[in-house]
Amino acid sequence: MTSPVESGGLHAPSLVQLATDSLRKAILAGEYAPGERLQEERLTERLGISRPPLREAMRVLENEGFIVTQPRRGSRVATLTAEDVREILTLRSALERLAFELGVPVRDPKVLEAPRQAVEEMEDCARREDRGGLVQAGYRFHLALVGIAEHRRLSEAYESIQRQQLLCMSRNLVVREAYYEDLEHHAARHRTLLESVEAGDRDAALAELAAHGEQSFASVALPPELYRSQFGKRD
Amino acid sequence: MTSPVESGGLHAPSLVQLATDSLRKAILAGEYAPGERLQEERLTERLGISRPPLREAMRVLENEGFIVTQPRRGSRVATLTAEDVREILTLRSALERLAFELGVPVRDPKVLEAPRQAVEEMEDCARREDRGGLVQAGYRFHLALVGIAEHRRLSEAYESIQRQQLLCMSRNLVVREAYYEDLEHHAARHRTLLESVEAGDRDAALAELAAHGEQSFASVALPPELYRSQFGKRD
DNA sequence: ATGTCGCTTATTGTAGACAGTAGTCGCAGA
DNA sequence: TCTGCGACTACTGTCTACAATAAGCGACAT
Repeated sequence: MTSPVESGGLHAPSLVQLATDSLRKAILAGEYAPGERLQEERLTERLGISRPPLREAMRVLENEGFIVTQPRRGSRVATLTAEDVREILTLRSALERLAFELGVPVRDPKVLEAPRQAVEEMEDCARREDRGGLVQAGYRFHLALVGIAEHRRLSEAYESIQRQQLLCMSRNLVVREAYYEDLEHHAARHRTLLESVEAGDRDAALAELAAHGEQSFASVALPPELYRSQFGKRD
Repeated sequence: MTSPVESGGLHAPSLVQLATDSLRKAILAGEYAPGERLQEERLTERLGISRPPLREAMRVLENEGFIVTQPRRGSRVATLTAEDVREILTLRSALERLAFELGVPVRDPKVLEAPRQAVEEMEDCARREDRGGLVQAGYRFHLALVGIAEHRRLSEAYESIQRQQLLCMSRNLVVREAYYEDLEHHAARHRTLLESVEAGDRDAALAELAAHGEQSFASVALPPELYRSQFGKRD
């Protein structure tokens, strides 16, 4: 997701960076259950580092919403309620809309290269029925699409919320399957969205985006009872 | 800004929390110049703590955008370019709009108590010509207004970007003066905005908000040359 | 039998010290 | 005089160790 080399410079990644990425990946992979206690000592053993860099990494993940910390009572993997899911989806959608309002029509055609490449990857993955790759490419596509606004803070906020959406999806098998029932169609919708943006038609792009959102996670995951059973309540 | 007691529980604040607040306050107060190097050793002496909690605090401030860190080359106070200011203002405005779209008309009247109280404080401060208090109250008012959406992630994102706007303002004397040329009028505009929200008229509130923004920081700080001279370029 | 007090243990919060790297200054050679 | 190399300095990155607090458990008193 985040490149190992942060923004240009070429440096050996610090243990904090490595620990952050590793932990985030593990949580997204479901290796730690929601609400599970994250004890520093255990994690240092697992990662082979000492506590200070681990603690800094956990601070970062706390800011990103992956873990919650109570002073002197340790940290736990974030537990997502239905309410949290609603928050994530609405905020993500709003940030995407803002990106279009600011960035469409595009001034500098260069910014279109990234989403173009990503959508081609998506189509590749769809043909090969590579579901995992499609998720990755889709992630990059949306991030690149927001990038056309050339708005660093917006992109960062978007990436943060998008990661949290991955967390939702990783915990919701029903949605994960339904979301990708037709891989080709899925990729095609993204292609259409990109074409609207390329055409510089903001309204069309926004409409496409709205339809896009409707068909995706938000509407598939309808029944509230299901949410509660899958995500549980916050302690 | 942030209450010393984090969200309900009553615990002695950790040194990390104290250091974070203290450093943020110092940066906002202009005690550290933009681009100034923040050396860990010096800061530990000043704050009377050791490096681990300080480093965790700096991680937090880095996430919040107050400082930038280059690996093995230390941290510096964030330098804001005109582009940064544009980002902050557009994002802040968009988040406020989203809050209204989600939260107006209000479902639970209780959420109106906080903005009501804040606007009264503003009017108090305006009458007493307490400019500092007015800034504080205005900060709380807008935060409380976003709070009506009852959307935790939105509120957090908003507070973060609002803090950064404070950083802009603290570095721009011209704007700071112009912004508050007529204290009473300033408070009155906020009262009007609140009334639109209370009436449950989303469109009116959004329109009011747009006008509100127009008259504030964004439009006052017009000349781009001035920005550059005041904020400098990013290194 | 139940509630409370105190101890024990595990875990977090903090401190201080060590290691490694980047920047800087000086010197030598061309 | 200028350029390149090398040592020095100062800082960040990391580790180990200590202190303090909270939860768990048992014993005692009521």
